[in-house]
Amino acid sequence: MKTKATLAASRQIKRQSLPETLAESLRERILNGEFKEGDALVQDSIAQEYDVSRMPVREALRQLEAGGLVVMKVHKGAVVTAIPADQIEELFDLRAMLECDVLARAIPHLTDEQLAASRDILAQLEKSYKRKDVASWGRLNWEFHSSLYAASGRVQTMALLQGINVQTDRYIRLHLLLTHNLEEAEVEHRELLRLCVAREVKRAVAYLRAHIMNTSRNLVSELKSSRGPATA
Amino acid sequence: MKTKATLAASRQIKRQSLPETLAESLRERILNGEFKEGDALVQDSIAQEYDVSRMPVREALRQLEAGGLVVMKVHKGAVVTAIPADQIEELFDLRAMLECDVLARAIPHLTDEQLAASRDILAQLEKSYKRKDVASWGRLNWEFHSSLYAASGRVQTMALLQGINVQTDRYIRLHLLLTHNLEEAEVEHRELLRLCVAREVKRAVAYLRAHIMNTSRNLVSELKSSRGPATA
DNA sequence: CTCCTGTAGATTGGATCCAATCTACAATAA
DNA sequence: TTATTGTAGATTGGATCCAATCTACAGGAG
Repeated sequence: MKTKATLAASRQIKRQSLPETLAESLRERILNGEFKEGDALVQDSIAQEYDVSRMPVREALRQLEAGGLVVMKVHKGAVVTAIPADQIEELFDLRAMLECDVLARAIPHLTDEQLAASRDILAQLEKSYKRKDVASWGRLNWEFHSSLYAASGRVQTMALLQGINVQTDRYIRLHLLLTHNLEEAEVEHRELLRLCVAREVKRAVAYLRAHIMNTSRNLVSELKSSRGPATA
Repeated sequence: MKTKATLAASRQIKRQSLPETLAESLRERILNGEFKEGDALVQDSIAQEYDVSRMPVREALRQLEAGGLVVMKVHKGAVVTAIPADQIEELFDLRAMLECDVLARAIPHLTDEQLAASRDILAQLEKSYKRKDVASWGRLNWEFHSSLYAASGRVQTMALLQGINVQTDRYIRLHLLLTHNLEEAEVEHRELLRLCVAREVKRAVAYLRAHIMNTSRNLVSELKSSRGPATA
């Protein structure tokens, strides 16, 4: 070390606590559908599974609760939440509104490097399509979208969007394999990237809105039929 | 009991756990400015203050972290977050976008009873103005706004807005007493309610947007001068 | 037979205890 | 003098233990 003792960290490693790690893993399992709507998450079972005590599990569950994936009732424990179809539709409306806003702000600031990175992510995403790897699909899909928005510098909006995406992904994954909207989404992503590269703000935003609302329509109609026409 | 044993609860009492209660109290103390930006929230001190163990305190801190009021670093504890001025501005932009959306949806469904309730809340709000009761101001201000939006039935949007409002309230309270924008806000709230009663959707929405952006402008300019022109 | 009541097992909530880590300061060497 | 190193106190992270509450089922009264 040639510099002073109190120097800014030049390399930072991700040091996440046990609760965070657990929350991540549990979130993934909920998103994968391993834990279904209404399932009870028993603290002791989870603790034994991961070979930890119940304490970090409880904190992890609180984190999931904050993310809206579970609800905790006093002396009754945590259960996986179920979102009504109309609220899922609302979540997509929110995505449309917020994502269009950040995209419009981002495009003027997008660098060629960033666009190249987006292209890379899209390539990975298309690979995961073909492999029917739904798990990595969710992550890559958000990575692709967010890579286009990052240049907006709207950190608060991005934080909100990340939370919303977790919720929508949950339902997208469950029904993605059943439908054949994969190719559709693939085409739409490519066209969206093309419009961003061309810096066509208006068209890109309009296209993004159509893309999101399209996904919404497909999913919600699917949900409403599978859950039964009459609202439970 | 004339009905079956497994009957729907007709009266429900608020049964909140200790962590929730603690989180509520701590949140209020942060919003009041008792805990300032950068302050460390030491688990043991808080536990002793409330005469509980550190365990519920930790869960409460996790909840606050999820709400964005504190950040927890491994083995370093929780510190109150500081939001840069440009991100506060962004939060107001988000409020404008989302609140205008729900207001437009709500107005057609607003009942006379709901409007009467809004009027009551506004009366209380104006009282708290005159008493310089900044603490209850924050709560009542959100209650007034949300009372106008509730009829929209957009629960997800409302949840987001509640979280955003907590963040903005924090900074509004700190600088509200210093400025004389109180009368201004009072007039704006009355006019907003009047437009809702008249079911003037377009005008109400436009007025609301102006109201929010007005608050934003006042606050952000205030913040930027008090924090120093050069970004820290 | 039905409904109420009480009790046992399961599960969560909270407290206490120990280990790991951080921070600050003192001691030492260049 | 200055920078490094070592150590003590403080603080957080995690585990274990006990109390409070819930759930399910068995037993008894009507």
